[in-house]
Parts: sequence; structure tokens; C-alpha cells
Amino acid sequence: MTTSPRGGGQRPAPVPRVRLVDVAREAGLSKTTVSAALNGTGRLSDAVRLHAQETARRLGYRPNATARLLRAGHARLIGYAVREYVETPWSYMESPYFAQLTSATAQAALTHGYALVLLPTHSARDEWADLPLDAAVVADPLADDPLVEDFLAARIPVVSDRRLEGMTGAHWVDIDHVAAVRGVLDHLTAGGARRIGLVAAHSSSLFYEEALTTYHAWCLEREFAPLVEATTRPGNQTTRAAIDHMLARPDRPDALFVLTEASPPLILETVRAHGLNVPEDLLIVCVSDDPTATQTDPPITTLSLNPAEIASVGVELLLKALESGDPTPTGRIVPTHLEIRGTSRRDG
Amino acid sequence: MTTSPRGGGQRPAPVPRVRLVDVAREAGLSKTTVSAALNGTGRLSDAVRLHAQETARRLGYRPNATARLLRAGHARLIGYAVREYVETPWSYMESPYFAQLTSATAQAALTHGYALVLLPTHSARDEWADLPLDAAVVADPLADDPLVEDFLAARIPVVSDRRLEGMTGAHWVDIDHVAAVRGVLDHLTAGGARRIGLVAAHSSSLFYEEALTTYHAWCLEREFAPLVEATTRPGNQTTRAAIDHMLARPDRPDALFVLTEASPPLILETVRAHGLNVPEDLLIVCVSDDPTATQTDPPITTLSLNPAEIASVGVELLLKALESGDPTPTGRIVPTHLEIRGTSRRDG
DNA sequence: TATTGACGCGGGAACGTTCCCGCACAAGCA
DNA sequence: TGCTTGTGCGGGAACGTTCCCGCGTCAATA
Repeated sequence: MTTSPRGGGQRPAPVPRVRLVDVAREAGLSKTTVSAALNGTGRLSDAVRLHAQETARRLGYRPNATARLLRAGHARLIGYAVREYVETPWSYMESPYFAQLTSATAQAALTHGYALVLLPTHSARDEWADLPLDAAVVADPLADDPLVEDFLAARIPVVSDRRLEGMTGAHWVDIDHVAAVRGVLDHLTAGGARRIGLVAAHSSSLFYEEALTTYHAWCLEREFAPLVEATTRPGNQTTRAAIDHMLARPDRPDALFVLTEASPPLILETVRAHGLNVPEDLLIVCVSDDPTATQTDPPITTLSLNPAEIASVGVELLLKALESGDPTPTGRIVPTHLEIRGTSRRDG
Repeated sequence: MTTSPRGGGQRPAPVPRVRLVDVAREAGLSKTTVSAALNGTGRLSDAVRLHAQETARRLGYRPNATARLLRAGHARLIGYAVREYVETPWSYMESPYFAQLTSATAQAALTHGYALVLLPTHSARDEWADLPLDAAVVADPLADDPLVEDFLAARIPVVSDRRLEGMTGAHWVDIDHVAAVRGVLDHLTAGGARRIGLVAAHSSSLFYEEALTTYHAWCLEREFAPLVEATTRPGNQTTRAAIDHMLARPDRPDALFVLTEASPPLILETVRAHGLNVPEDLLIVCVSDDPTATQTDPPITTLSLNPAEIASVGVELLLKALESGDPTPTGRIVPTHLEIRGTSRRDG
């Protein structure tokens, strides 16, 4: 027994891992040869290659990932943080948009050979500084987000699902807000709507801001009187209250465009509690990526923000920039998807 | 200019990172001293420490995470995979239980100084073999899950949200299925239910199996005739169909216990489509961690599987095992939580 | 003045892997 | 036989960091 002197410290003796040299010594070869044998590289005779592999298998050898990374110079690890709702660090998973964005990002990263590391919403520097991140995804960044700036300062390229202008190493994907909102409004009008109510939110988010502007511009063109109910923030609770408020008005709308990402079945229930039939009395379109929208009766028309597309395009841009080493910012607009279902057409 | 010969390859010249030695050379110190200065260790004069820090700051030095990991011997990285629904790798994020389990696990890991790496459902060995994982969480593992076995073979301790028996290095957290089901049935009975219908699923999952057994045992004790509708798998679509089927029966139940993790508002809508009033005509309890359950009118009574608790206890067990180096399997049962709301009491 | 100890800093090994290169040997050819 | 070419394998540096230890200096004490 040639037990190495390592691990001669505490009592439990935590079973020293078998290293490449251990395999080499056991096989009577050099570590170079064993490494080549296991990686399928180098010029080796079949006999030696097989012998090395067999020995490694027998000893239960597993290469040390960290050591490989150090040699390779990259970890193929992408950090991922969602910046909305900083006060409740992980609640974004409850939003179907972010849930899908998260899983689609993980998926896209993986098909490129990268893995995703989940970072908390607030994500202080020392929470990722020790991680060998090659790149980062920052979803819904704040204005002049310090997290983005920290990543860039650390030479870690970043991609975001919001337009990010002119920062070296910062890439972005975004949706065409104007086209999306106009598409919905036109669709509702074509379905017979004369008074379209909008439920939006006060938010730092560019989305609500641009959507509101577009709505007003559209109303002006059509000489419609804008009918807006603004909540303090997105979510089911506030959205229900806003809808209640809007439907209680004397100038009740005949169509509803709900931007605030609430649960579609919940929106339907809220409307029905006012004694309204859908779609006869009220047409509904809501911004949502919640699959339950297809399950109600009638199924609910949704404007999908296309998180899957955003994720895959984002990862693509990010990795292209990373692997080319070119920090010139790139960006792309992806289309939204209006899935027309029962709540916005009366022909059903 | 003493430019090092590194990076003398391709054209873009990818801006060589500044290393510890670069800072040391610039500051006229040794790398040992600079390292100690930046880490706040060693015996150094204030002047030297400040000088080293200032120089590092000026050069924009960022320590190489991988090299630190190699020295440290661990990466503080935990792999995370959900094994249900292997055919649609990432769909688990749509389930509130898994969404919460995921975020709570990330949260718990982070408070212990670990980060979570998202792995796909199928997760072949070579997808994580290159990652410096210290431990792994496998949610809803299959029976004799090969992924779990691979992790254990690689000496990576595993924790699961399902009982895992007698495998060295495999730890688990689980809920008390029997107590949970009996609790719900007793609660419904106390609320006046005489015929409790159960919507369950055929699944490899221990949960449905034990729940069904418990239900039958409970019915036998009370001399109730069991009233079960079994779906092929959990989810909204199948659950709606199962409920429709059950409510169309001549021996229609006066209470419903839905195990299949469907959207609570959707369940309510399905029931109402049969012309039933809730809770007057039908009491409802459903297994769900969906926050929309609180938003309906009446709000829906849910049995929470306590993903947050499972996650935090799981991570705790996992890290205790990891850091003690003791591979003896540990396990713990955590309670479920019956949140009684409007759909299961008539006193409202 | 010699001895001790604390203080301030640096040399160099170690973490475990990959890869460049060089060496020994065999085979081919003149 | 002497030279070249190719094959099979190993030595050792490198990746960038941390940490053990040792060395020189200086003040305090005998």
C-alpha cells in the first residue's frame, strides 16, 4: 500500500479523491499519457489507451472540473438575474413570463454548452465575484443598473431583455412595443370594440411607458377618448382592483386590454363578477404567457411577450459576442405574438 | 513597456486580463504581499496594504475565480435538476410548486454562500461533468434514478424532495402524505361533507400512491364509498376533464379534493360551469402552491406542499453532510400546510 | 554587546489538469 | 551501415491563486 500522505489531518479522513497521477502510477504510465488516453487525444497505442481507461474506471477516477477550467480559461457558466421586484428577491418565478424566460434561457445556454447560475434579484457583487462567470443575463434591468455596470467592469459581457444603449459589452433583445400595442388595439376594433379600456401600471419599466404613449397616440388618431386605469404595480391583486374600478365607471368600456400580467382565469372571473358576459358584453385581451389562458371557457386572447424567443436570441447574441471577443454592443427586436382566442371574437 | 508575450496569437488581441503578478510588478511588491493585502490577511504595514489595494484598483484587477476555486478545493456550486416530465425538459417552471421549490432552493443555497446551477430534466452526465459541482438537488427523482446514481458515483452528495432509502450520500426531505390527506378529509367532513370525491393521477410519484391508499383507508373507516377520478397525469387539461367527469356522475360528490396540482381559479371555473355554487353546493380543497388561490371569490382552500420549507431543510441537510464529510444518509419529514379559505367552509 | 522575539515581507510549492516539446526507438531508404 | 522519418510515450511548464515557511531587520531585554 502506497498511501499518499495527503489528508492526514482531521479524524473523519474524508477519503482523498483519486487524481490523474494516482491513475498514472497505478497503470505504470505518465499522467500525460493517461490524460491523452482519457481525452482521446495524442498518439497512443491501442493497448496503452485501453489500459489507461480501464485503470481509471477501476479506480473510479473523475477528473477535477475546477482544474480543467483553470487550464481551459473559461467555465462555460452564465449568470442570470431578474431585477424586477428587488424587495422580494425570488418572487419573479411566480410570473409566467419570467418563469419561461428563465427556463428558456437555461435551455438556450445549455444547447450552446453553457450552464446557468441563478443569482438573486439584489445580487451584491460578492455574491458572484467568486463565481467563474463567463457572461451574464440581466432580465428587466433598472435604469443605469449597477449590476450591469459591475458585470461590465469585471469584463463580463451582459445581455438584457430591455434596450440598453451604448454600453460597451452590453447587448440586448427587446420587443416592438409600438407594433404590439397597435396590433391589439386594431384587433379589438376589428372585433367591434368602440371603447377600449387599458389597464397599465406605473413602473420604471419602459414597456408600460411606451405602451401608454402608443395607446394615447392611437386613440388620438381614432378620436377615441382614452380610458386608462393605472395600478401601482403589476400583479393579480392590483389588476383585479383596477378592473373593478374600470367596470364600475359610468362610461364602461366594451373591450379591455390588460397589460399588467395578471392570471387570465382571474381576469375572467373578475369581469364575470360584474355580471358581464365574455365576449358578448366585453372583449378581453391580456398580456400574459400563462398557459392557463387556453384552459378557460372561452379561452382567453393573449399577447405573448415571447420569452422563449427573447431568451434564445439573447443567448445567441451574448455568446457570439463572448466567443468573438468583440465588445461592440449588439441588439435585436423580436416580434410579440397575439394569440387570438375566444375572449376577443364574437364569431365563435 | 514590458508587455508580456501572452496573447500573441489571433488578430483581435483579446485584451489580456490583469493578474495578481501584474499588480505586484506594478506596485513593486510580491504577489504574496498583494494577495494578503487584498484579502485582508497576513502581517502587513498599513502603507503597503493601501498601496497594493490602490494599485489593484487602478489597474482594474479582478481575481480569477477559477484559480481561487482550484486552491480552495470547492466551487460552492450546487446543481439543480427536476426530474418530472422528462419529455419536456423545462416545463416544470410552469408548476407553482416547482417554481417555488426552485427559487427557495436558490435562496437557501445563497444564504449558505452557495449558488445554484440549473440543469435540464434529462441531464446527461457530460452536461454537468465539466461543472465543479459540490453537491446536487434532484427534485422528484425517478425510481432508482440514474442521475442520482451518477452524482453519487462522482462523490457528489445529493438531496431530494422524495424519500430516498439507504443510498450512501443521498439525503432527502419529504412531507407526511398520510397526515396531509387525513387532515384534508377530516376538515371537509367537519365542514359537512358526506361524499368526498378525489381527483388523483396515475404517476410513478409516491405522493399519489400514498394519497390514494390513505384515502381508501379513511373511507373504509368511515364506511364512505370511495369516489375517485384518476387522470393520466397532473396538469390543468386532464384535471378539468376529470372534474367534469366526476361532476357528471349520478352520485355526484358534495366535496372535492383535487390532488393534481391544477390552477385553482381554473378548478373553480370548471365547477361553476356545472351550475354549482361554491361552497354551498360543493366544498373544494386542492393541492396547490399557486398564489392565485387567494385571489378568487371565494378564495380557495389549498393544501400547500411547503416547497419553501422543503427547500430550506433540504439545503440544510445537504450542506451539513457536505461540510462534515459524513456520507451517512439523513432525511426529514416536514409538515404540509392546509390553508383554509372560503371554498371549504360555509360559515363565511 | 549578545540574545530574543516580533514584525514585515517574499520565495516557492501546491491545487489537478492539459499541452508543448523532446527523447528513444523502429522502420524505411540509399 | 548511416541518415531520415514516423511512432509512442514522458518531462515539465503553464493556468492564477493562496498559504506555509523562512529570512532579514529592529527594538527590547539581559
